[in-house]
Amino acid sequence: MHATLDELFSALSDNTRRKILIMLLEDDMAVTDVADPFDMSLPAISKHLNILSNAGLITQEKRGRVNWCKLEPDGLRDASVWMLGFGQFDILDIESLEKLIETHIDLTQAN
Amino acid sequence: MHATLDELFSALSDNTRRKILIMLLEDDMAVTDVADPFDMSLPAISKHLNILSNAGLITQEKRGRVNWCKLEPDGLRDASVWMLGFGQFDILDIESLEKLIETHIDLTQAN
DNA sequence: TCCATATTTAACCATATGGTTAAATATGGA
DNA sequence: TCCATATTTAACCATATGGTTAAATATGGA
Repeated sequence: MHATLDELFSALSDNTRRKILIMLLEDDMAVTDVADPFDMSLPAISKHLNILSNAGLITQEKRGRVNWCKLEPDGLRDASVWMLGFGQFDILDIESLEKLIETHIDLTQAN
Repeated sequence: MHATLDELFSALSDNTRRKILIMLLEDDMAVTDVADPFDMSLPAISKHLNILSNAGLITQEKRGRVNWCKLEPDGLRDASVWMLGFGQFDILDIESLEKLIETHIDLTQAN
């Protein structure tokens, strides 16, 4: 099941959650350790982690008592793709994008 | 004054607002025309436009009775930079580009 | 001047969000 | 077995969000 763009952007719209994602960029972490730097209760962090999970931005794996949180960088992809439509690419120029893809395919198949 | 990442991602987390941004990709529009395709009251749209303005994603210019809404593609930059800061995706990644094109085609044919 | 048009403001409402504390649950280890 | 540790669940609360309708405001044009 795919997270919606609503869930994705909404998950990213909170600074605590963005900080958690950045922390997880370093390494997988236990819930308690994720909570440590924040001036906030454990249940609050637990809720944030749930929101990040539902958005597909992290996964959680319970080993023993510990629930390990792991970043899912691919979870950002849909949001990123949506945004790139407005930004650095000239999205209205589909032809050149297709050319770009063809070029890329040529290059990857050349190896 | 710079919009916060909270404001930015929050503004993007609503489908109505994302649709409005896509509409404005085509051309500047009056508030009434922005509201037209939506099954929603004018004041509701007016609020959405305010949120987009505060997030720096659009600007509004009043000429006569008409308030013209204009896309500010640069408003997305900070959010885009934050996401790319994760450095986890390859911009030239084929899948992303293909999705980008599909998304664009879907969006332009949606109306 | 006076009406129509374009838009915002005000007041309201239901639900969502982000936090709290207390209690429950499950596992680890002496 | 029994306590400590890790985490979630439950109940609650204040504020934010996204919508509504009615009224206000401002401009355009006959």
